[in-house]
Amino acid sequence: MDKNTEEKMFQMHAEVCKSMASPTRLKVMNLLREGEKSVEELRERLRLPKANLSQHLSILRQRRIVSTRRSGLNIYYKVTNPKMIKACDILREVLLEQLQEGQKLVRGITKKK
Amino acid sequence: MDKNTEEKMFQMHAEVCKSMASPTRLKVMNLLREGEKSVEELRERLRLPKANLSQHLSILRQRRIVSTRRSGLNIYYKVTNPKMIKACDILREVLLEQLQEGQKLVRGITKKK
DNA sequence: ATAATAGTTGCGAAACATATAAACTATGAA
DNA sequence: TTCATAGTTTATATGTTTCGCAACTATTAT
Repeated sequence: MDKNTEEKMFQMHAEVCKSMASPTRLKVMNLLREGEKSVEELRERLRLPKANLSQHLSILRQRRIVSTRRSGLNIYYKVTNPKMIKACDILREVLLEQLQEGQKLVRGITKKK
Repeated sequence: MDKNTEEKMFQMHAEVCKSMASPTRLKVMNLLREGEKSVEELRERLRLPKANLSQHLSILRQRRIVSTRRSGLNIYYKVTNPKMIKACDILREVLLEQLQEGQKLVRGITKKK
């Protein structure tokens, strides 16, 4: 891979990370893991103003993290590439380990009392 | 996992993504993939002002994405958990696929001329 | 103690992201 | 055509991130 493409990859990678750098957008992706959902369904589950949700969805769309399909009045969203979910899962594993490390520390301290 | 922990996980996850949402920080992680490196080594490779590099490193440290060890004058950085690298690799795979899709489209168009 | 090297931290300005509200578009039904 | 529903877009106020610069700390050598 040439140096220019490398540079572009780092930029794109950062953009993707930016798109996932919001609890709301991660929740959206987590809901879409079960399968495609309309904006209305997402709005009900997340209890967000639809304008705000729409903006978050727009950010995910821009990076092709999600894709859409219209059917009548509804627009259905799905995760474009299941590998995205896989990447999220790995990060969550790391975070769980960290949380458990934290718990261990807490237990260690309380035992000492 | 209880609802409160779930919520915290999404927040932590978003924070981690935020920490990786910068080409510079991704380049740092990519260099550390080869093994631990001093700030000076990173500065040479990335050609950044050291204050700025230090700020980026501080962000990666805060989320425990990297950890440090001092030896004399130097502070050596490494990726804390190799799973972080794995997660990056998966995202890069997705991006490469997307780039190749793009190439295909370009080839399709040029052929038509 | 002083100086040199390696890193970090605090500050301010510019660029960027976010939520809210209001206006807009697209589809389908009466 | 008019209305209702589903969704997007735009404008704006507020908060965050980023960078460069200067000041600071930590370690080692003289």
